[in-house]
Amino acid sequence: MARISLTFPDGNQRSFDAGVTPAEVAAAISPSLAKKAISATVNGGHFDLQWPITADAGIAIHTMADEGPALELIRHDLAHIMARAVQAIWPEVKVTIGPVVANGWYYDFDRDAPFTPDDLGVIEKKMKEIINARDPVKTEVWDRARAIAHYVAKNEPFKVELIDGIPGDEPLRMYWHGHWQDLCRGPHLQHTGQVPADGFKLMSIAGAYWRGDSNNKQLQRIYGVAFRNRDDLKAHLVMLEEAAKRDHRKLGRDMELFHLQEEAPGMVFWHPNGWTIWRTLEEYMRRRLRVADYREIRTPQVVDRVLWERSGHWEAYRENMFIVEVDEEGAKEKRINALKPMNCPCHVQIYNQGLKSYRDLPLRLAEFGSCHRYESSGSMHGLMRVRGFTQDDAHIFCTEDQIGAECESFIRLLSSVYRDLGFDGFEIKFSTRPAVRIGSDETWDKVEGMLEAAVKGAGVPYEIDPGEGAFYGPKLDFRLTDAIGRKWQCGTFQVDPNLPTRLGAEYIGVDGSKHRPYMLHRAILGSFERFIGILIENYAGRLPFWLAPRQVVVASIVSDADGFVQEVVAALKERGVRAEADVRNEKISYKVREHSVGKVPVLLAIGLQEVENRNVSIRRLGETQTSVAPLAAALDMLQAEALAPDLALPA
RNA sequence: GCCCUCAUAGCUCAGCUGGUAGAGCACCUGAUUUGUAAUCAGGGGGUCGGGAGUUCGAGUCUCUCUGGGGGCACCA
Repeated sequence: MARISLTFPDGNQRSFDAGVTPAEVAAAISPSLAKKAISATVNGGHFDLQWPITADAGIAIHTMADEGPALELIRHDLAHIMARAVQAIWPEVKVTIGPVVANGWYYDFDRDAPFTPDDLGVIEKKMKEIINARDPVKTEVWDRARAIAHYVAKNEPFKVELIDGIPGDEPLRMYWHGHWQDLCRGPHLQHTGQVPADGFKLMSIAGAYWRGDSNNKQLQRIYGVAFRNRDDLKAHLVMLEEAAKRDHRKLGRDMELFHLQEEAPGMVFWHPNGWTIWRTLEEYMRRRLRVADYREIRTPQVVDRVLWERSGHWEAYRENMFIVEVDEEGAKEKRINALKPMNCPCHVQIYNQGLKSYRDLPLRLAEFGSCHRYESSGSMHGLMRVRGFTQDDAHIFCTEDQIGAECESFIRLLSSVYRDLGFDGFEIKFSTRPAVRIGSDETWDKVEGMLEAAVKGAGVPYEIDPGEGAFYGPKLDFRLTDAIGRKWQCGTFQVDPNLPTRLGAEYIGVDGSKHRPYMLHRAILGSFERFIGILIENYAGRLPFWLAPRQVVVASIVSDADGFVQEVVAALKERGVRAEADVRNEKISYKVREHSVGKVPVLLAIGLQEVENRNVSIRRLGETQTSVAPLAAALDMLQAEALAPDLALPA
């Protein structure tokens, strides 16, 4: 097959098979530019080329931005360079795969002895040698037999397995970095010297299962980050430090919000400040739900296994349940109960009390439901993943015809709540039918269609997550991002025709006969624990006034002002503002510092001037300027600010 | 659950190759009455996450348990 050579903006030349497509060329330049480049080609201008390219014309490619080798290429080459370095140091190590990820790359190795943190420095040093050698990168296309024979001879079983998984008609590319080679789809840079030797850093070692399956062997993964130069790398490391400062686990301690301890792993001890945030959030949610025609209920924590057997949890979810054994008087055997891991079966019990009519639907039952799940020890993470948590749960019992409207109004409610809580951006995943599922394809078609129409109707962007739906129905997941970019599912909306059947929910239809209702599982915050964790990080602890656990500190400057301080505090409390006095014998600068660290949004300083004029000096968190206002005006202002967004008067 | 890693006063951390613990902040007491991010002085506080072992002797080495952190798997 004819080969053509293209010259890229950074001076690199790369050869392609004749007939190369714009997408392939764009991808070789930079995946991040690829989309722009492709559309630019369609729209004309940026690619001054005729497609498809069929002859080697020594063509120069121009992109919209000439920014040197793309980061994706740098990172990908670093993955190869690292693997080469590792095998140079420890020839017995077996290689597997090493993809580019956010900010860098990783590579999974198989080696009996564990890598140690000290090894990272050794590997880095070797990598720099390889980079400085400016070894050429070359590509070859091999046939399968040769590739397999090669890897069998080199005793690289993982590579053989990879080749077995590649469709027979796909060309197998081998990339050479100097004398070291790796099976790879490419593309790559021209020589190792194009990688900035001071722009990368190996970050950590982790265990990772081969092909992401915990039944497979666990490999050792080394993560690295890479940027174009040392400054960019440094900026990234500084960013990580800054992110660590807003970690909810650190702020939770600094702000005295909560703590966790050994005797109750995954269960939160909420302190007065943290519990104030919780109650404020709960009261807000309760008002929002009431307006949206939900009816609040409360169901038991400890429920007999019989119900869990009926619901299917005993069979499918038992590993994650806390079991409670009780010695009942006179009973021969212990009675087995479980702490509820979910609220749904209990909600159906309330629905089932009394005969329901189609006129009762949709029936929306809401509970701030405390749940316990025995999460695996390695998965717990501060407030984000715990074993005891409270969901803002609700189940909507409705007819098939009502699903679409319920979904649409739910998304509207959720968007509005998130906006009130400071999240303009969130991610929606629309999870469609999984391979293993129940229900007919016709039903799935119908329900998926309704969900998608509802998302579209709400005018919010979403992505499709094919095959990730629950076995009983499609779902929408609403995700928010924490301080260091990890995404956490908060809201959810799931369509479930299954549980009503198992637990015998029904209603009398217009036709006078019994019908099965649909059950919609939905949550907005997801859990109070996780959502508060995300709130703390999103605001870096500087919560909006209405949510701040400590809203106002009134601080005396001299002890002769103490009386007026107490008067101001009392007046604020009377107006529903969370206020406290600080009349300690300390300098005002000391108090300012301490309450700034404690993230108190408003500090009122009272000295002799304020006492005399009956006004207050106002300092807001994060500002160095102070302003002076008459007491009455300040009280009005703070009272108005203390109102939750749903209660605030229009400006 | 798995891999790596960590565990010293309330917090942040020091403690070299083993010889029975230190600092800053916080806390308490006293002085200071101070104008917007840390006033000064004094004092109390830990047996080094739990258990076992090696050793004349362990915070310091080994094993084990528990918990945390970074990942992987899991998140119905």
